[in-house]
Amino acid sequence: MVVGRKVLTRYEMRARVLKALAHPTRLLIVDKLAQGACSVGELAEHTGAKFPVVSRHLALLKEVGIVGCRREGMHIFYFLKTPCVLNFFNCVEAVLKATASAKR
Amino acid sequence: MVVGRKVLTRYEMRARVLKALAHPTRLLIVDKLAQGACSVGELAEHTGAKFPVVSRHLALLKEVGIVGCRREGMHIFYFLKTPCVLNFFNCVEAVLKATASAKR
DNA sequence: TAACCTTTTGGCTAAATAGTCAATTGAAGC
DNA sequence: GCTTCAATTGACTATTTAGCCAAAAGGTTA
Repeated sequence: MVVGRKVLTRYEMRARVLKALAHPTRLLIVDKLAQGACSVGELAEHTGAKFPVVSRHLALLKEVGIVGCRREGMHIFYFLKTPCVLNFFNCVEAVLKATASAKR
Repeated sequence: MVVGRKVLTRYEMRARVLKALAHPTRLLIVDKLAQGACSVGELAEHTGAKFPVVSRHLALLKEVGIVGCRREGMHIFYFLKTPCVLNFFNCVEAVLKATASAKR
């Protein structure tokens, strides 16, 4: 994988995918898309974020391959390309639970 | 969950866990710990990163509950507390594969 | 307690991320 | 060809993250 001029190692590539998910708004977007494709406007409304912000988040998610998009009439619909990312949440919740109990 | 003075939403908490994983060196550390507990020194050698850097990465992973540690003699051994994070990689690889083929 | 070894922390600089508004692009429909 | 509406991009500022070295801390062992 090449980003800019840099050749990325396997671990750098994996980190990039995880980093794309590691933002509350982007997680909210992914959760929403799990229920079906949405336009940028719908996502902006659902997340409460501004239009350009959502657009940038989507560009990032698309860049790493988590979402895809297609135009339909006046809107561009984004959709989840790799729904397996939804499986992460079970484990993330397990981590959070472990943290909550075992904090010192 | 409280960080600093801020109360975090569920999505912010999840993002924090994912962000803790979203770094090549930390992924390498997690992979290594999957094979058994290690001291900071061992991890520094294995990753090629400097001591203080590894120490900070470990502090971060510990903070969110992904790893734990115990002292044994002169060394402090870190271990994976929630091995389910290893399951992420299958999906991450799937995302990368999808990206590689479907790039435009 | 003193010397020693491993690990963490302080204090800094550089780089990456996130958000803002304004301006631009691009397809749709008149 | 214009106008319009949805979406993206530019240019900027503020915040966060990452790494570095030196210094300190926390335990061990003599």
